[in-house]
Amino acid sequence: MSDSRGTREKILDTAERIFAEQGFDACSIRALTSQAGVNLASVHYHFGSKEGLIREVLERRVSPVNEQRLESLAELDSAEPPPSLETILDAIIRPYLRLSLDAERGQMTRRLFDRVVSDPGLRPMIGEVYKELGNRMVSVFRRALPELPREDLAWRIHLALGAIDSIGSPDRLIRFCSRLGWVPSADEEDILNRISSFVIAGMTAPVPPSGSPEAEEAASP
Amino acid sequence: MSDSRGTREKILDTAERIFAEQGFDACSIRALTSQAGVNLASVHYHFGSKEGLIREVLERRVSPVNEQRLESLAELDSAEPPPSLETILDAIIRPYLRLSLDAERGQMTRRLFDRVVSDPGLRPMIGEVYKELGNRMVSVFRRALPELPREDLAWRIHLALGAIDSIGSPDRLIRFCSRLGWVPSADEEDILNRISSFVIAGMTAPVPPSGSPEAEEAASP
DNA sequence: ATCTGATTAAAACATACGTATGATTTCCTT
DNA sequence: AAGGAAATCATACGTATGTTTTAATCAGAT
Repeated sequence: MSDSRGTREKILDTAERIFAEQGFDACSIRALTSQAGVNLASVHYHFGSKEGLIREVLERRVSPVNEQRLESLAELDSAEPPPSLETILDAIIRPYLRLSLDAERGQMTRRLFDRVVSDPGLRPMIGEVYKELGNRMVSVFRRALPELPREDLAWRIHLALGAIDSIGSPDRLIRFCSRLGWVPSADEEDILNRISSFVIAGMTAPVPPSGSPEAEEAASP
Repeated sequence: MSDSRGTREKILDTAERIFAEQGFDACSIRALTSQAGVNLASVHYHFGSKEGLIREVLERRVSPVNEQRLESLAELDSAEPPPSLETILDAIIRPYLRLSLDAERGQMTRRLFDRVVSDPGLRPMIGEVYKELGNRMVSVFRRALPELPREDLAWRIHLALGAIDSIGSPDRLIRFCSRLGWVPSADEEDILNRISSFVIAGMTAPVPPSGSPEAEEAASP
């Protein structure tokens, strides 16, 4: 082979960049191969199809984060005594945050995550990992918050993940900071502390006195 | 005119549905006009281009929500004494939540919002409103949390909006609930209370004792 | 009834895309 | 050094897309 490994990785790197910048659809194989300096047909040769390429790009960056989360949470789930919220949130937040802060690929990886969760055609591709991850989260958080009613638990995990996903939109944070004449710190521990303390406060908030405790049972939205 | 108003609105309604279901790119003008029962060329006649159509679809559903938020926040910003966090969050959450709970168009409108914030090519299209909205939020929250350091304020608004955006992913909530043998309520006040109490707790959490209060000042991420 | 401007209809255009093919080169094994 | 597999290349194919054009149709004012 002349440069097989090189070509393959040139394609993956370039695809990752353009995918993150412009989305999967907007990136044509022609533009991709042109920018990567490889032949048009090599995508087909190495990945079978454009979807195959997308799959591998995601596999390379997105999957490891969730697998790392999964591994840590599995450990915590069988730890005795039950771990603290802080420990659990660390396991969830840190892998993504670390990747996100990587100077080289941080921004594009974040956008890649964004696209994965927002592209409806891609959901089934990663659904398996997220399903397992969701089960584990419920189990771990339930042990950490045993006295929280189940519906509140589900809601608060949901809201916590929403806040955590904010890592993926640093532009918004930067805008808020700049309005206040500030520039956000990029220190991993600092960011993790800020997110963690916000989420812990939210998850441990007193259960609001719902008007009629169990009276209403409406249909799902 | 034979049915001008009818054709225009048939296009808008059908486009909105397919856009929300499959995304802007995946919806071809041919599929759209075919399903709407109108002629292929009418999209160009009424909207000039596909992008013009997208613009109007968004204008019709997304803009009103943010304009309503903007209006309420402007009032609250000049209210004396400064309004409570609960009042502010109500102004931000309720317009979106109400639209989201609409039985007819809730789901598709949520997905439409999702797409707007995640599609990089669409950001400039709505940037103006979001910029104004951001300014107003900072101003209002600052009056409600006068003792919170500015960088913490920015972070917490950021995290609060992340949690609030969870409204847009009810599938995730439903999955968490079903794992716990529950079905989420769809009562507007109930949902608003849950989100609001989570966010209020997060925003009013004690400021974490940052290791070295002002020592580090890293670059932006 | 007729003219006029606005709308709809049908067809064609130009282009960009993902994919496939067959020849050619490169590299490793023998 | 030669043979053969692996990789790269230039090119073509078929299709789907957004857009444009030209003609037909309609409603209401004159």
